[in-house]
Amino acid sequence: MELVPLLKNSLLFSGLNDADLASLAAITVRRSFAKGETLFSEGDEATGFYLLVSGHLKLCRVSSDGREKVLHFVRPGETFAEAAFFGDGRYPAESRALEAGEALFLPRQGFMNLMEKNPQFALNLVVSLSLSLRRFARQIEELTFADVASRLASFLIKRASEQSTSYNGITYLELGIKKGELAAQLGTAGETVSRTFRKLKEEGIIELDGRKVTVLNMDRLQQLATRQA
Amino acid sequence: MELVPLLKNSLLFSGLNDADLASLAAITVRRSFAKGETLFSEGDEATGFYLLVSGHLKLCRVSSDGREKVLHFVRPGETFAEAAFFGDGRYPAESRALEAGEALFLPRQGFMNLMEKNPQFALNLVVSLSLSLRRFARQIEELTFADVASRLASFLIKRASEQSTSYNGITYLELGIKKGELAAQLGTAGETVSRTFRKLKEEGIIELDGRKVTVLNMDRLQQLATRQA
DNA sequence: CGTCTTATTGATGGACTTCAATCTAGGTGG
DNA sequence: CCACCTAGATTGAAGTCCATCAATAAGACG
Repeated sequence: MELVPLLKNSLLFSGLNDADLASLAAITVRRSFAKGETLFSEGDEATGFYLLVSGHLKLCRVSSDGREKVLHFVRPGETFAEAAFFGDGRYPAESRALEAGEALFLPRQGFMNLMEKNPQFALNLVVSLSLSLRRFARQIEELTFADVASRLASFLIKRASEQSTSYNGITYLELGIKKGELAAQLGTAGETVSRTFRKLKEEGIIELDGRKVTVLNMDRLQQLATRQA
Repeated sequence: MELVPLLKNSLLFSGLNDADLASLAAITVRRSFAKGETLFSEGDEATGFYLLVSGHLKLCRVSSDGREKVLHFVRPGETFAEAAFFGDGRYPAESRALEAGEALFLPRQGFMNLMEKNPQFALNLVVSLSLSLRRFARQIEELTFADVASRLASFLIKRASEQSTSYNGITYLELGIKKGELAAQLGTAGETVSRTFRKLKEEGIIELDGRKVTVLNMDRLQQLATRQA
């Protein structure tokens, strides 16, 4: 597949004309990866950032005893590690593949040159960084104030807003990730996620079958999500 | 005082020549504030960002029942709320003054114009956003993995690296904020901070007198900070 | 010197982690 | 086709950390 249409998929490169996209394509390096592969680790020297074309990735911080907190799941069309090479030149998190796929690598120096020539590149990057910052601020708030039930409810609602089908006020959605990964994103243990799901079932708010979730009472789920422990 | 030298204080505007600074000064609005004043609240429409000249501010998220988590303390020379007006146009946190002072307001539209004309503005902003992102990633990690003792130790070490005097391996530092504010930054309750300080005293790691801290055993403090509960 | 805010301390309960055992589902090879 | 294997998920029991409530103590300040 041609590069330019792939680049267009990203929010980060919207609003660019064909000439800009061509100069972007000129510095782009394609990189495919296998399931389970680590693209980069926390602390690695950051020589550029990425745009995910296909597959599924997570960005996470890993504690010294091996537990991990997922900062963000990356889906095709999203850029990631944009923050990386402007601070101290090291990646602040680890990137690991949940499903095999392909990413486009945008080298630091080349992209810097583009930004100097065309402010639109920099403006888009600023927008993208702002969005990440907002997401992180929200995560910090949730970790500080909200209990696991509330965070799980928030997750389900977000997931429903991304992809779900509704019928008669009942919403069907897929988790899209293993429950262990979900736990790592919520900042808790897998066991706790199990127990919390069970509580939601017992209260008649959801049904659960594997990774398939049926939301029976969206109102109460919303209440849970906003109620701050 | 003249505007231009004030602007120069900020990392964000380093590397700008006099002409750039002049055009920046042209769009800058001065705003002074009293102790306890709220410059903006979470969700307010964001029409620009700020550079703190004097005084002391905190940026925080407030839960529905009034508890707050301090995301960051802002000191003179720092910019804040840069993330604000590039996302959905709302401030993602609340800004409240701990000490009276003055800030420079950089309006959105004016700054956008500058960025379009001169990429250096945008590049600096990208760097600044990246640093915030890195800080947030670290906070998320700490909230997820580290207990209060570890987070407090990290805080003391950071504080020591900013401002302290050392003699014979013993380090003297000032908290610089009330313990209640410290608790809000660590994401815990004031009572827990008290108890954790006491534990550190009982173990002979620190001495405490009001806001003055004496670190007797920096090694063990480091261990506490890195050990991920 | 009283008043108001901030800090400390004790007691209690709840939420979550951890360890360990069991259960389930999906994939593989005999 | 089915038994087996393994990774993931669930459940139970025990213990830890922390929040909360309530009461006291200590500073700050007019």
